[in-house]
Amino acid sequence: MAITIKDIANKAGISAASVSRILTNRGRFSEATAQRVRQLAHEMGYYKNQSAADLSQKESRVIGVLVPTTHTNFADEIIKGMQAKAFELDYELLIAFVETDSQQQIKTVKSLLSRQLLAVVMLAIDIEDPVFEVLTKADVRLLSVSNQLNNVIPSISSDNYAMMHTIVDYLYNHGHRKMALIGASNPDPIVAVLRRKGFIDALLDHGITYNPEFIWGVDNDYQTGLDAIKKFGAPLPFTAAIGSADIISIGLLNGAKDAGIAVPQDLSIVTIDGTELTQLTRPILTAAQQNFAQMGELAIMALADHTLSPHTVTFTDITIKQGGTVANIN
Amino acid sequence: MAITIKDIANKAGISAASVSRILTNRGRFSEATAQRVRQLAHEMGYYKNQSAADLSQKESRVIGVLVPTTHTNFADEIIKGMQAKAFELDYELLIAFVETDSQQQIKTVKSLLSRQLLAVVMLAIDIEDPVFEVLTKADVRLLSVSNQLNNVIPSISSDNYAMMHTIVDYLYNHGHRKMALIGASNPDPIVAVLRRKGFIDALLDHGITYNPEFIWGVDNDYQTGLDAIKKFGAPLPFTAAIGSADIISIGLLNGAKDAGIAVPQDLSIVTIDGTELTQLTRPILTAAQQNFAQMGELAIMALADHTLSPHTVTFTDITIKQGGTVANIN
DNA sequence: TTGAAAGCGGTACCAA
DNA sequence: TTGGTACCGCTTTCAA
Repeated sequence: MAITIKDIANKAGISAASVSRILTNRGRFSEATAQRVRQLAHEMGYYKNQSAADLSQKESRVIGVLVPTTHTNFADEIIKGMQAKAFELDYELLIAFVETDSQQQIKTVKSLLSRQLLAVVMLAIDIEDPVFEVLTKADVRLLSVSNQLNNVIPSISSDNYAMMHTIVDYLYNHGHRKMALIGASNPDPIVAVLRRKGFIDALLDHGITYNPEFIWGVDNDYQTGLDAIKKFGAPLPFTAAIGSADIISIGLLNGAKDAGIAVPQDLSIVTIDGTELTQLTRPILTAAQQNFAQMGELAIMALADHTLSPHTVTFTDITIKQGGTVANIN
Repeated sequence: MAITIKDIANKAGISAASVSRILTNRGRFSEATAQRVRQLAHEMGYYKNQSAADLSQKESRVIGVLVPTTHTNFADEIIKGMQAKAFELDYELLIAFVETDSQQQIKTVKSLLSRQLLAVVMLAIDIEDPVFEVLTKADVRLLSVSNQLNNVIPSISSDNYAMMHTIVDYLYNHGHRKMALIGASNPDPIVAVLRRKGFIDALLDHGITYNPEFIWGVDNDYQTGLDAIKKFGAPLPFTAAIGSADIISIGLLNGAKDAGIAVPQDLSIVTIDGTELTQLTRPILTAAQQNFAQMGELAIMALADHTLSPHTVTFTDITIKQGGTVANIN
């Protein structure tokens, strides 16, 4: 049996209530006894039984985080941001990875919900995911990070629509007129919809009518990048491609290499995300870098503030981070 | 206030005890009432208060997992393995990321220890890490995964010593006589010690006296790989290099590319780990692939079995996964 | 098969 | 500043 507050109380010759007050730093007590109690707690190797504490308190300081295993890449960065702020503001993170297997997903989420949580932060969870329904039915505060959702759930993410303008402008200024968007053709996710719309509108702003064929690729993975090159073949019918995730862009890059297409001379690439992965390629990927750490920090702050309304949408910065995959073809 | 077992009991006109028995599937009850209760629980959106359950039970089914943020790469794969087995055997994982900042580390670990845990699984935590002391002092079962430790803590990992023989033999059979080991020079970690020793002994087995200069590089990161190439310069004094982690090997590969050294013609590379990262390079990295998923599964099984003695050391498979970074120079 | 009641370890209110 | 005490929600023993 582990050491309890009572054990300490006995040894110190005071009541459990006092020990509790001292160790939680709440209410009044004399510094003298406090010293003794803290010393004893340390000596006896006491660890608070958080379950008991949770049970007797109404407000929890635990924030659940749902991470799909398919997106662990940037999720890591968001989690780091959340960790830092959580540490600072004294919240605890309960991280749960969810697989694509929906049965397992639901079980995992249910066990999450069995803890009293302040809120659940969903990383890159979409309306179509089976867990989504479970979450909305349950009586928890929700927050979507990195993914804009409907206006029933507040979200923190990049402004995906505006981001596409930034990217298209950047490419346009480098002389590109024929551009492809790879990996955002999945019809459902709002993010994909926004990116497609942003892409099309941005092209129109420059008087370019978009070619529907150049919006291609459904899945958010490496293979999509490889396949895109295979599909269009050399010479490519466009001069620049926007990869909808770093891993897709790496696929594009390697696919181009395999097909003898030179990057950036024959193909310029801008990747969306800009995680550490982009540094590992040759050339280094030019990226529309999302500020994932900031998303994580804002998520914790928003939850701490209690100021989230269902339709709160918070946007974080995006910046073009120059690499070596965009050629100036003016 | 959330729905409790009592609410259900009231509505069903039975006692809380019965509801508990039914929902946990313990003890005896009639199938008829069980049906009603389950239905009611579902309708009312009931979620068990796990804190209360934990408090009243002695044995916990929660396994804490400590993941250093610096090693998230293969950690992901271990976690997936653990998740799968945990799901199967009905355990819950409580994942905590620990940063390099030791103050934060300790706080995180303490909050982990404040939950009643069945055990704590340490991924790639070393004896030198400040958390290690906290963990060993606390009254929890410990298990180290991916890292062999002393024989006070049981561990599940690859056989790092034998692995080096496999790699050296592989390179030897491809005609290599001058080999370097990059990124395993950190004096402390047992893994690094074993790899160095394995490397040296394996060379000796082939009658090769090792060159101390060729064991180089302390940190487990990308920069170490880049720096290694810079340090030795072109032409390299060895024909093959073993990268002590995928990210190091990618550094080697890119460093070589930057220096005009052709891989594998002028430099062969074998990487240790073989995570998904190895598939993203050109050429694809030849790897001594560790079976991380297996480590994760075994970890859960070992904890479930209760058969771990302090000096249990379990080894998982390693296999050479052929890529395109090793040339045959016979 | 079901119910009453004690208790898990803390917290917080109220009284001393 | 301290202590007594009634909970928090669930599990479990024992009795009905």
